[in-house]
Amino acid sequence: MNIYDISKQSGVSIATVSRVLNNSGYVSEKTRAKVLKVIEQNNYSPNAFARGMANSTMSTIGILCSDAGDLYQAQCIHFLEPLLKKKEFAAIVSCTGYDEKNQENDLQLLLERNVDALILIGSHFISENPKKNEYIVKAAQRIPVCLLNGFLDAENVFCVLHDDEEAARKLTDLVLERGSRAPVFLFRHDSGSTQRKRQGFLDACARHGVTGIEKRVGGDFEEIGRALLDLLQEEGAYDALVACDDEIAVAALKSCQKAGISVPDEMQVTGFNASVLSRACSPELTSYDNRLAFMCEAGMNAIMLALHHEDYPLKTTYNGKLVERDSTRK
Amino acid sequence: MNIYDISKQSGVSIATVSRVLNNSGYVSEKTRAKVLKVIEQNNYSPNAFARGMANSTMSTIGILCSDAGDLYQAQCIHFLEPLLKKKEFAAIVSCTGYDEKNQENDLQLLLERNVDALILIGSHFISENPKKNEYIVKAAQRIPVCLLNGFLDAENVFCVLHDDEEAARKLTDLVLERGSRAPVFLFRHDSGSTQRKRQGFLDACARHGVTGIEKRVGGDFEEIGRALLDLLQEEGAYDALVACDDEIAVAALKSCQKAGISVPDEMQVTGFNASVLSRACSPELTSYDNRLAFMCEAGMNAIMLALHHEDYPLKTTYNGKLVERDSTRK
DNA sequence: TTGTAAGCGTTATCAG
DNA sequence: CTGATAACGCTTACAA
Repeated sequence: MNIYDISKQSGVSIATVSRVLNNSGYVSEKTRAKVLKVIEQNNYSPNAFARGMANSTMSTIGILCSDAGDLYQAQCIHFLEPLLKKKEFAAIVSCTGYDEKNQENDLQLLLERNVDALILIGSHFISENPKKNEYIVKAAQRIPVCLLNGFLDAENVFCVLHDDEEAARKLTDLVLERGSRAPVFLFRHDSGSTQRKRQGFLDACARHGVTGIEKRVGGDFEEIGRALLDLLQEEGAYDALVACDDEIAVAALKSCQKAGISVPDEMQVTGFNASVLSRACSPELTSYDNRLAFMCEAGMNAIMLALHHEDYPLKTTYNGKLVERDSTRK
Repeated sequence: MNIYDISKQSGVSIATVSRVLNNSGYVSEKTRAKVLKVIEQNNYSPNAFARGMANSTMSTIGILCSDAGDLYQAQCIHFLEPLLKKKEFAAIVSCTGYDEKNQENDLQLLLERNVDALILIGSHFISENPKKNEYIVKAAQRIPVCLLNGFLDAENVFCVLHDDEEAARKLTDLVLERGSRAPVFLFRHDSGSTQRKRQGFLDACARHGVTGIEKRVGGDFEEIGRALLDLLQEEGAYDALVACDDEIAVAALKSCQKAGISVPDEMQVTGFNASVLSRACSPELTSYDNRLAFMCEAGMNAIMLALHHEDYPLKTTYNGKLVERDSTRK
């Protein structure tokens, strides 16, 4: 069943059928009704590929993420897709993992599918080394690119960033104000977001005249736990753990429990993202709500405006809010 | 840049370029090299829409989920997408929410985009009322449909199911063997999976000669918590909570703590899915690992074989494994 | 081994 | 208001 069949059955030309289909041009109410009826009867829907070809778009957006199973990224997809759908776009999701080669390759695959725009979730796609970001800059020469919580200064690359630096500063301020004197910054990957958080952490430390140290903890939940247990046992001097995400923070929390260190009395712990994880543990985590829903909406707006060649700032930073719970002192 | 440009530049016909592009038909090594060079130089890649039109496929799979932010579903996407990509398929993800109308509508949208197959995550898409599943049966008349952890007996619908009934039975057996006499089955939505779990729960109860009751707890983390607190306070008689997923179980755990009921001594609690949540709480949850990675792989295989018109069972059930941790007695 | 040409199902221009 | 028809960029008989 194609447009010719419909045109024959309704006794009009395919041009008219097309007009009805797209609400374009002038069609008398009478013929419109006639055509619609035939369309209905056959529940015909136009071939998407042919349409894509004629319009040179299929209204799809590529969403690139390193790991769709990650709470943070999964939330983003969860917020983004319905927003896109409302604008008649479909979301092609691609999970790259953390390997740079895959990231570039997967992006290329999306381009080859002629997506209308790209959304990259997280700062893992951006490297310190500008050379390595070149492929993103190039992609942006073809279609709008949106970075959610990542930053790259280039034409047609729209960045929406949560103010991670301020967030980390506030969290660190909190634990310091509540008496900590030897805080540790815990991170996993050294992404842009991590760097901003580190900066905020160090700022707060400097401001309070304490020396914060940092510790990288890698791998899965288990491994993080082990690394932290090592940290805690190697020296009893630390009294606060400022983690880059809730998962690390929870692992930290549990390591404290194992090591017989009470939270928050002997050790304050803070997370990031205010995810369901921060509610699952005991004591519940003081964390930072980075308002992913807002971020996704802003990113989607940027993309939509860019697609209509309207103006939008290349960089938007917004702030989240501190969620104080029971892993920090009162 | 299109196939004509390439053909001109390399002094061959478009047919030959196409052959090179697709490794089809006979092309002399010499011309192949020549063409490839031109392709390379222009880093040309064929127009996906035109290809789609000529082949009547763009190698895309539609993934339908109710909520991509849900841990379970996010994990599925995380496992599925890379598998599909390896087979040269792209994944169009659509999040329907829990409203039936949307579910059907979103599925229709995917069909209109000419996806080659559909994967539905979770049992929320299947209704008790066969009428309401009609749209899935119809979809399956056009393309293969795979249900991950959902069941529908219809042509071309491939179901991969974790044996939730056995799982629930084992979890319930465990708490009963460890001394519980008044267990409660906690669920959220009344999906197929829930029903199978309930069956397992009731089975185990019957076998042990105890009467299990069930309780529906709705909404988000907070609400679940409140509902459970009510349950616990209304009557002190219960001594085990068998929850349909880890989130409910964690909420239950915390409600116990709030109510001053010790876990597992006074109250045993079990979860489902062995997600990161089950590790985050204290005590860590006894839960059931439903091997999502395996399920996704099986589902993908079903789809791939169906696409090649090869045979695959319409229903596959596999079992997971019990993960005993600290929310049940020893 | 290569080329010609038909066909895929739309949209959009231009004439009526 | 409606209809012919070119164009979109590819694949694939069929011919050479």
